[in-house]
Amino acid sequence: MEKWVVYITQQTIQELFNNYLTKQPIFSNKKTLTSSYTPETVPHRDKQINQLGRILLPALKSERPSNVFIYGSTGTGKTLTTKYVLDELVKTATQNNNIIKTIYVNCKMKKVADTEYRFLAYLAEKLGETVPSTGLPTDQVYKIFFKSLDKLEGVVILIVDEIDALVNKVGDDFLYNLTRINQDLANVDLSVIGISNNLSFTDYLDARVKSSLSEEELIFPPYNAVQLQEILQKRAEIAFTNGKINDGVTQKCAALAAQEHGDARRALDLLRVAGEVAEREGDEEVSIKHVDKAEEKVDTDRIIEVVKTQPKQSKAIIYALLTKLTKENEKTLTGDVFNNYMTICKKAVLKPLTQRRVSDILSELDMLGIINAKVISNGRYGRTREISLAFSEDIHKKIMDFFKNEFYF
DNA sequence: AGTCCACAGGAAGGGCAGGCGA
DNA sequence: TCGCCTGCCCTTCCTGTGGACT
Repeated sequence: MEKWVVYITQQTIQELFNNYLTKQPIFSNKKTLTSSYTPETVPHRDKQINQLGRILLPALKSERPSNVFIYGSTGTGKTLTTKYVLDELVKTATQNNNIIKTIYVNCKMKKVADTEYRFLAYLAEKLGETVPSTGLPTDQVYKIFFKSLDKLEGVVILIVDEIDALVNKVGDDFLYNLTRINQDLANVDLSVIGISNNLSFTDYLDARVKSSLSEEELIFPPYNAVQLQEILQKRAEIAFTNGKINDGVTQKCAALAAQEHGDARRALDLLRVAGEVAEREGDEEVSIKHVDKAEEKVDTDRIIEVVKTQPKQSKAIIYALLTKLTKENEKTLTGDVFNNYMTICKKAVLKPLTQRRVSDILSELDMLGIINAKVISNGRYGRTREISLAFSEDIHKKIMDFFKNEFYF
């Protein structure tokens, strides 16, 4: 970052821009390092591709395939594999004049699956209907979805990604309806593929839902460091200009990601950001030192982005936490945070929330990975949450700088 | 063994905004 | 316009609880 400033002062901005344009770029195709990119092959997932393909075979004869449930931690290729298999399936079907339609829903996306209403509305919209964001009775939205679904022909495969997020929010009733919908459909066969990061997710499901949803189950194990390295190597060959990436860079990214449950997405992020860091610092090639910086930057950016996008009240609570906790391993309790928050509200002329609500917001911040909160009992001195910050002093300082403009008093 | 603290967290519902059909 | 329905954010009221203290 500092080097960047020096760079500008040493040459004119014109020179900088021209330099950037004339220099051989580090990236030749950066898109291939983002999670939205679908590669032509999915390495190290042959077994799963095969299994899923076999399960979905009946669709090619216009018969309903079994519902499938797919488990695996983040970045184990669940979504990628599913999309890949379905793409191929649809291709084959089209060649043989069969109709297979797929609908993909990611429940982690905001405004898609906060409620059953939203979820159904999103599905209906995917089928070309327009549904208002609020206002209709839920069963009417269900009817709209049902009708537009039944207008189709052949097999429809619905992929519900991060299904655990949706069920946690709205319960499993809708899944029951969804898996039973076939009884009423005249023209279409619907089958559901549920994808979850949470391995013990089905334990919480109603037995009826569980049996109908997981007619078939697939498990995606994490990638090991060697597999990750191969994946990165292949992508790096397309993403970077020849010779612009030093030996050991992909290995280092793979090793770092393998430490965190073999997350390929993280490995790709690290590699991409390492390239960006090298580019920004004006270096010719990506080296291991850039990976180290990338690792720091990926974490920092994520936390700061989350903090910035919080509503005012949550920001005030985070501010209360930051003024209470300045060092990495310091701890505080819900009551102390609340008192501090009340003081801040007074100074900032903000209507304070109740302790109950603050308690909920603290849980949300815990889920977002901004804080670590653990319920502890201090015996006679009550039961409470012990809260510590989930980031370094460096990030603490950056967030405080940001808050200077937010809470000026 | 019983008490008691400081909350956690469930349940119910209020109030608002957005939207529908009659 | 009105009655009704939704989501969302919040409050109020409440019960539950682990373990130090008596």
